[in-house]
Formats: sequence, C-alpha cells, structure tokens
Amino acid sequence: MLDTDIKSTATEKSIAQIQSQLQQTNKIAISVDCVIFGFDESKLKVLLIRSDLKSFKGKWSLLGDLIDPREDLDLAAYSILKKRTGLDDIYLEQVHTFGDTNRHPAGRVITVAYYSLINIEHHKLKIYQNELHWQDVKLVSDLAFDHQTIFDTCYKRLQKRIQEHPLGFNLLPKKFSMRELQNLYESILDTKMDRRNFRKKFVAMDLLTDLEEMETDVPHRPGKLYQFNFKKYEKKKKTWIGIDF
Amino acid sequence: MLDTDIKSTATEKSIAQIQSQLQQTNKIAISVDCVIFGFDESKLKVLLIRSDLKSFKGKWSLLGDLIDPREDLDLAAYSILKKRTGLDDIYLEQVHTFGDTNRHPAGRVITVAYYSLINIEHHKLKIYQNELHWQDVKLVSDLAFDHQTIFDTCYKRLQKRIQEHPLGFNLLPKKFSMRELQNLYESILDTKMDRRNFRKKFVAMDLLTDLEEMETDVPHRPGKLYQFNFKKYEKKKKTWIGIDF
DNA sequence: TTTTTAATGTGTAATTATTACACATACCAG
DNA sequence: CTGGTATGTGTAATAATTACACATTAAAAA
Repeated sequence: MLDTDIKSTATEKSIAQIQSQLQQTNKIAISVDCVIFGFDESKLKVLLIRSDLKSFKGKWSLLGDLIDPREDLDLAAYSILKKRTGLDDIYLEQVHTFGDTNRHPAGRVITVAYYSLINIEHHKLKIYQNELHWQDVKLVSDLAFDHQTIFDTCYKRLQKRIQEHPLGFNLLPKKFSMRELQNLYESILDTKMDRRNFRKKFVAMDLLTDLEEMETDVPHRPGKLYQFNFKKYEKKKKTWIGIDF
Repeated sequence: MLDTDIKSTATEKSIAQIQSQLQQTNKIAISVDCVIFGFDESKLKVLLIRSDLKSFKGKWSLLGDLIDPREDLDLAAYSILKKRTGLDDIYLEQVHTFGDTNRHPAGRVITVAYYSLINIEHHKLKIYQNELHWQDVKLVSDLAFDHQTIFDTCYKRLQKRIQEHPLGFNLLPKKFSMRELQNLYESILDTKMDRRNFRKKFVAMDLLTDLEEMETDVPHRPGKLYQFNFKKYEKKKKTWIGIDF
C-alpha cells in the first residue's frame, strides 16, 4: 500500500481541527533561559541576575524571558542576550528543554536552555538592572526555579564541547598567550594539564597563528601572543569514526 | 549589595503578573516528535507513519503529538511511544527543540525531538494505523513538515552517541554475535570496519559476556553469542579529559 | 646594580592505542 | 565429499599520549 492517494481515515486531521486543538491545549508558555559564560581573571564566570519573582526573592537566576509567538526560537535567545547585555555577535547553542509540570510557580512554563560564550573584555556590560553580574562558576549554587539544574546541564555540555571543538577562543581576547589558553581549559575542565604537552598539542593542530608579539604588563617573563586561525580549522574539521567508551 | 532583602523594582514581578502575561502570550503549542530507530536484516530502520494532515497527504512523518499541559515533557515522549508501539522499557533521549515560526501550517507549534532505540524482534508492532512501518534510514527523504531536518539531526546525534556510549545494545537481541554487533555499527555509521580490530576493541573493553553458545540457523560457520554486561559498564564509565578537534 | 621571583620555552624516552594485514577452521548446502 | 562462506586468531608498524627538568627572560625588590 504505497499509493499516495490514501483514503481519509478517522485519524486524518485538517488544519482547522489542529487549530481548534491548539486553542484547547495552549495553556503552556515557552521561555528561553541563557547560561552566558565569560572568562576573566583566569576564572570561568557566568552571568546571573536577581530573580524577577517575589517568591524567589534574593535568589540568583539565569537570564531568560517568555518568548513572543511571532519570533523564531533561536532568535528569541539572541534577543535576550541583546537586550540584557547589548551584544549580538556571539556563540550561542541550544542545549536542552526543561518541561517538568511543576518547574515554574506561575503555571506550565516549558523552557529552552541555551548557553553562550562571550568575551568579557570586549563586551563590557552596559545594563546593571537587578544586579546583573559575573559570578565564578565554582560559587554558583541554589539558583531560583530549576535554574541550578539548567546551569549544571549547560556547564557539562560546555565541558564536553570544548574538548571536541575550538569554542574556547570565543572567551579569550583576539590575542592571547599560551598560558591564557591553558588557564581557560584548566578552569573549564577543572583540571591541571602539563604545560609542555598542552603547547605541543595546539602547535601540532596548527590552528594558532604566532603573532610574533609579546605580552606586556606581566610581572614576569612575557610570553608570545597567538591568534586563532578559523580558516585552517574549517578545512581540517575531523569526522571521527571510532568506538570509545 | 548582597542583602537578600532587596527593594521592589520596576522589573520585579508577581506570580499574578506572570500569569496574566501567560494568558496573552500562550498562543504557542508544544508537541513532541520521536525518531524511533530499530535494527533489522542488518539495516538501521526508522518508524514512520503517513501524515495526519491533508496538506501533507502521502508524505511520511515522524510519530508525534501535541502535549497535554498536565504532563511532564519527557513523559509525553514516553506516552507517544507507548500509544503508538505498545512499548515502554526503551531508551529515549531528548535531542533538540525546533521552533521556527513557520514550521507548522496550523500555526505556532514548537516541537521537542526525541530519539529512541528499540529492538524490533522483541517489540513487534501491534498497531498499524496510518501505515506505521519500519523504513530503511537510507531511503528516508522528503518527510512532512520539517521532519526531514528533525530526522537528520537525530540520526547525527545517534551516530555520535553510539561511538561514545554503549547504546547499540538496545537495538540488538539479548544474545548477539560479534558479526551482528559489527553490522550494527557499520550500518549506523555507514562505514566498514576491520573485523579483527573490531573484535579486539570490544574484547579489550571487557563489556561482553561470552555465553558459550553458538548461533543457529546460519548458512555458514556459526559464531559465538555474547551478551552486554551493564554492570561492568557502570563501573568503568570514562570521564575523558583531553583535546581533540 | 645585584638578587630574587615567577613564568616562559624547549626535547626525548616510555607507554599506550591504532591500524593494516592472511590463513586455517567450522558448518551448511548441494 | 566438495565448495562456499563466514568465523576465529596474532603480530608488526605507526601514531598518539604521557611523564618529566633545566636554562632563559623580564620585572620587582633589595
């Protein structure tokens, strides 16, 4: 029975039927929450704000908002970033959708979580409403709503992604030293790495351009400055076939 | 200003305010779509159904439904599987949420995609409404709605996950031969692997129990049968720290 | 000016993981 | 009994990862 001219069945629906179903079932609201990571003073930070809600008075929460039905989901995430931080040219990735019935005190709100990576130096915050501030990820606890779970999920995703893709460069200034790069990896992965092997690895990947410049204003021997070479990366991208678990 | 007894601000909201906002903005419906993979005749298959909608008459689509506001999101995905296939003890993983404004002809419907892995042999379908059937993943094309994109995304996710976690066993019978296991990997990853190295890898991981039994009813020398050892896997799970891109 | 401090830059050997590759054996079908 | 087909097995070559130490540089302090 591969005939495309199939007969109408009891389960076949018209658009009107679906629309009427939407009217009945659309008691659900959708929001977007963003886990915005930055890197400063050799520490991984996340952007938090005091909760809007009286019932979570005093608690920190992620940046988020209900979405406008006329706006694409991904664009809604960009809008939040734009509105709250004034930035737009940033890395943004959808992570997970949280939809427990009791996750929001105001009713059924399903939220889609995104994380993004921004360069704190290049993008100074302009808006300080509700104590918007950068918090050390190690000190994040007891967030409002289920935001702790959302944060944990996004942080784990970042840890995994950064080992597989060169995302880290979004968190660093355009010019950076090998030490800054290593600090970044060590603080995101919460581990220590061998300095020589770390350098060797990145040199072997051949994705860094040696700028023939030196750090300034460091109270010790200055290191060389590098830049990430996106073009080379695009060419070399791996398609890994293997088994490893 | 770390005092938790902060003053009311213009942006502070009450639950009632949010609820009223929900009333205005809840013109969005949420659905769940499931990409259900099975493995049969050495081929990776996906469960498809003829579209409910007249405007997509003749096109294949994924299994999905609008969600009930009283039901947790993940449970909604399980419900769909249960209702459509009669199964419940299956692997299910959320993949991505698709939220373009124009993705559904009936209006704003945001859909959350899940994929699941089921054992076709153990779980014979009982319901054949709308030509529910297993289709070879290589022959999947031109699905209804944005289901082709959803399918592609879930398939890519499966390809990645199966290289990092022992999911594949959900697709095989409890007892399987090394050949079946390799066929599974080869068809999911669409590649060929060396038979000796494949075996060596799995033996080294020490996750298979040799059942000391042989295949029967094969028209050639029968192979040994194995079983996956979930306990050993739980103990050995890797936490990989490295850089590789 | 000298000394101290702190971080940079560099190479090699040992270990481990991955890849490539071929032949004898077992069962079924005819 | 023969032919066909898939199973089971080992080793050598290569590539990737890890562990590890010392001389050098610049700024800051004495």
